[in-house]
Amino acid sequence: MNIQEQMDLLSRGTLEILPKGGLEAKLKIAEKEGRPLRVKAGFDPTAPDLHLGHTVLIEKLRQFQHCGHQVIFLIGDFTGTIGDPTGKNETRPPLTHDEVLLNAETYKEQMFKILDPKQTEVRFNSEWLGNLTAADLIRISGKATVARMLERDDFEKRYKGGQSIAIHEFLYPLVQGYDSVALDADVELGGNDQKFNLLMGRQLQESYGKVPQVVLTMPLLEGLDGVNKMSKSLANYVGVAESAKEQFGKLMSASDELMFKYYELLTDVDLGQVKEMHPMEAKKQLGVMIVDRFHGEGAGQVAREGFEAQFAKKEVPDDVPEAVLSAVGGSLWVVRALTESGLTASNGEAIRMIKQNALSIDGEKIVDKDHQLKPGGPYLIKLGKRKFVNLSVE
RNA sequence: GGAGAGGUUCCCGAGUGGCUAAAGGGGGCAGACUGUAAAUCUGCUGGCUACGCCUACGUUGGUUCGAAUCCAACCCUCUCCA
Repeated sequence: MNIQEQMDLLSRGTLEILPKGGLEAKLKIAEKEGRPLRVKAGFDPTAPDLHLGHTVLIEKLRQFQHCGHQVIFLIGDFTGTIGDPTGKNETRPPLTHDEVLLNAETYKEQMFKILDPKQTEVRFNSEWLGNLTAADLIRISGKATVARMLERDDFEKRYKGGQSIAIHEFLYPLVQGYDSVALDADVELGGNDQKFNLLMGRQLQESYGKVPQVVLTMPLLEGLDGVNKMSKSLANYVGVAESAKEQFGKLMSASDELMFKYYELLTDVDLGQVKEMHPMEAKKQLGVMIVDRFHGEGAGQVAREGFEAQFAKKEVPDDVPEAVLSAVGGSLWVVRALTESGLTASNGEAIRMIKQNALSIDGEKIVDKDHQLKPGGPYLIKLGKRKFVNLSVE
């Protein structure tokens, strides 16, 4: 791939490339020296599962690999046990090293669904950070100044507002930046919230007599609500480890606007082409691509057909769970049946659902909350659009 | 160490003695509509085979016929000063 083609692909969806023109210069050097660029991205293994938000960076790494470059997947096992407090209202509880390593294992497994192992170097930053002495740390601290730290937006606001800044908040960008020194990174990728730390990497490399890395920031992926960034605690995420059916369904619930952002940040499909398509079709294709990525070629098409059958044609899915319940005094109250089969959380909720016209049994709407089921079946119970159970009554 | 503010149902947030299972918003769910599990509109949103009973307003006690609302102690959170 020539340099212009690489630039087109690599700058897709990026928020900033610093310094301007830096990436192009790096690509030229790599070509001249006949070596791949060393592209680093760090991940804090603070949660056990990756979601699509994390894969924005991984997708970008894949694009670098596609251009023939070397990717360094850096696992922040050392920094993860401290917990980056910056910019957070609440201090994250620090994890133990074992927890971090366990999370790191699942990260590796999940990210290799996207990245090519041959062009990937997996590293842990405890490798070098864990061996630093107090003297080493103080020496590193000497490379940065308080004034420089206070340039960071968040620090400046808090400092002027008379709010507290813990000392180790200053150290965090330093040790993270030191990773780039240790790894000889040419390029570092990160979310927009990491910009300060990434730039600190440049500064440290320079003061260690190395060529500073180019910094490339990506926007934070919005969650399915289209408002907040994707995160597990906001329940607006699509998990990498989720089932094909769930992933497809969740993606289908995204608004059209959000779909374009997902296309931009998660795929390399030409955006002009996406806009030509019918939005529904475009969204389905996106779903197929994402599901294929995590569940293997073909899984996306299966998920798509399942979705179309269930919601467009209103057919019954083929994986309806079975349940067997006992009749009480010769029959079974529907309300009880719904609750005991797990479709509703309480009898009260079941009654509400029935009043709202949400229940059908064997295709017939049931509006009577006192409806009784006779022993036999199996009855096909459908509650709302997506809850099904095949119920037999003994 | 000192001075204030506050802890309400999934979340935010009203309520300052009975009319309060607790306004309003968000979220969630359902129905209609739709290319859609988008948008929009409407409704529902503690438990119990229930026109009644039970559990809920940081914790534990107290005042009262009656408390989320008043009193006491305790726990926790936040802000300001040092």
